[in-house]
Amino acid sequence: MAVTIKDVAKKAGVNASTVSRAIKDSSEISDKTKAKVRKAMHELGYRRNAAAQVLASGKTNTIGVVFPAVNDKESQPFYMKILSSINETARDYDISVAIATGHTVAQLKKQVELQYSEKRVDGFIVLYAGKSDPIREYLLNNKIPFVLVGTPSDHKNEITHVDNDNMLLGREAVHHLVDLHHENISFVTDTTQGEVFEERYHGFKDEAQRYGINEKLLVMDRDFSVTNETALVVIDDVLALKVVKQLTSQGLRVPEDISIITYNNSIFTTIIHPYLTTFDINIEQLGATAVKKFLDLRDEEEKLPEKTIIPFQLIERETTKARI
Amino acid sequence: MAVTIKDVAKKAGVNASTVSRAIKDSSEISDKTKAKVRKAMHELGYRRNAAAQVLASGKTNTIGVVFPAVNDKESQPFYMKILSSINETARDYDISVAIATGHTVAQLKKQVELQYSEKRVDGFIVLYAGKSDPIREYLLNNKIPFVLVGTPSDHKNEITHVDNDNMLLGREAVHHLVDLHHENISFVTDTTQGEVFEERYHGFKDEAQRYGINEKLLVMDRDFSVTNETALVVIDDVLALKVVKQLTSQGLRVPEDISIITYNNSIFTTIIHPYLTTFDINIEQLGATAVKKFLDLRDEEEKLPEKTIIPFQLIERETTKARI
DNA sequence: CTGAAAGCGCTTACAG
DNA sequence: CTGAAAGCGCTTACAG
Repeated sequence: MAVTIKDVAKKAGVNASTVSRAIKDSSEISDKTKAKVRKAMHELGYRRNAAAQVLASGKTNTIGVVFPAVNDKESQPFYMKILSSINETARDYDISVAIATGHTVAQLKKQVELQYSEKRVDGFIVLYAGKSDPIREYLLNNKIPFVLVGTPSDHKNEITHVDNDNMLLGREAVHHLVDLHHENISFVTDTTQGEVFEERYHGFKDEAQRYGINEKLLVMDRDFSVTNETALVVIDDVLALKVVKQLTSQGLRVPEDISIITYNNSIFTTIIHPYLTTFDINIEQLGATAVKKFLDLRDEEEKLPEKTIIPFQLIERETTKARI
Repeated sequence: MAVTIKDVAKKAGVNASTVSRAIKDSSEISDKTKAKVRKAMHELGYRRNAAAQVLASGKTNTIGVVFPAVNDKESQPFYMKILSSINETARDYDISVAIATGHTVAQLKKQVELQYSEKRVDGFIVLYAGKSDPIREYLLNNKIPFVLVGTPSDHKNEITHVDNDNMLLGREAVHHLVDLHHENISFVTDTTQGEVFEERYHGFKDEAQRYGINEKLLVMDRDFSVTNETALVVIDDVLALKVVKQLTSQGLRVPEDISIITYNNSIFTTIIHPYLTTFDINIEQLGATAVKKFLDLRDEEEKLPEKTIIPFQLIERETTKARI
């Protein structure tokens, strides 16, 4: 059988409770005893039994990661990347990760409820925002600790969340383009829903007006085309790829005739030339911060909800160019 | 506090052990008693405590999913998709999923070892093949149950694995192209490593020779170009995208001048036109089957290793056309 | 078909 | 600073 705390205790000549305390490096235990215990653990190759620890302590030390209930999550590199980041950060804190996925919100909610009620997780990191999500409601109503990656459209003040500053992201795109002497800039999107669109576009518009620049909102469709724009801000990488393709087939050269700047710095930016100039949103840090905030929330009584802003960087590649 | 098996027992007027048996629908228990127990469970809103069950039964009922120790896993939609499929299939069997990720093989191996030795998982599903992987060695040496998605290059006979028939995939591409009257076909790849390349190319070559078709192997690089080919088989979607781009910029039209057929049917096939003709490899079924095979392996004594072949489908889109 | 009891491997007041 | 004991919520031989 596997070696237990009792075996270690016997070998070290102490009580099992002492071993338990020594393992968690309790300040109650003398250094001498700790050393003895550590030696015994080592010699026997002791490994804790996770289930026993959970049962006795009441803490699961695992976080549930909730993916959106849509099929297109597979296509967005964001999710796999943040999952890795969450998992690796969690491991550093000796925390495990469980996942909740589903094709429908109902399925997903069921899995979330089950994970919590069967005491498999201490709480959740939710990887999507959007409006009035039943799962968020459930978590909120039951006072289950969770942190959201993104910006919720409601209950902003009650939800600990971590996100980029999307408004600033909108501003900075304009700022960069203005630096390159562009004066006719449109914002291109394929959706007008959601906080991401709203904030990026808001920032874009605001900054454009501040500079006295011509700006428009273009919604991508089959017969998308531009008029007198010399630069475009595109809401994400995938759409930017389509935009480049469309413009190219209309005889416009990117970036010679028109500059493009976009967001996320996903794999899509560097599959085919011209490689896209884009803002990197630091997914790794989003994930790592979400874990830390979650642990704060779980461990501190009366911890107030807070928003954490993760910085971004402009990655200049081949789709932006100064006007002469 | 949460309601336990004891509370249910009291309410139903039976012993806790009876409740335990009733819950797992043991044939030892009378239907009448089961009904009583179920009623009590329902009224009290009983939920099992996962940790207690694990500790008492010795089964964790969770599978560890091992991702490759590379950074580019984020860019391949395959991983997120198969993870969802594994998670959703597992849930149907009342099984949880844990994940193991890492930037280096050492990190990854450490997490795998920890998960197993701390009894967090019953075994693993490994999402990559490749040659002589230390993690695979570890699992094999310690007789830890695992199934591999893909085809290992060694120990084939000792490892339960699930994969597509890559050789057949190579053949079928040629077959389809020959049906479209193509007679000069090359195979395009960016790597000559790994079972996937070897088998797809092997099948391709074999079938081309069988038909007496001109065939060549082209390795993609900066100055990639074709000579007299009228059709190309490209090893995966992402590379196909690059190939299309390259050919287009050389003045060749796809599919009018040259047909392209590729593999995987990932998101990359339908971002920009021409949409790629591709083989769908049924990732959902790969994942679901991996879970089922894992459970067989875990539960049946002396279960022999086996390979399961998952079927594929040709998805005709815009990059293939008959020669006139 | 059901019950009583021991046990899974930890943690944590309580006592000293 | 350390030990003895109870307990976390299940499962599972054993007995009847």
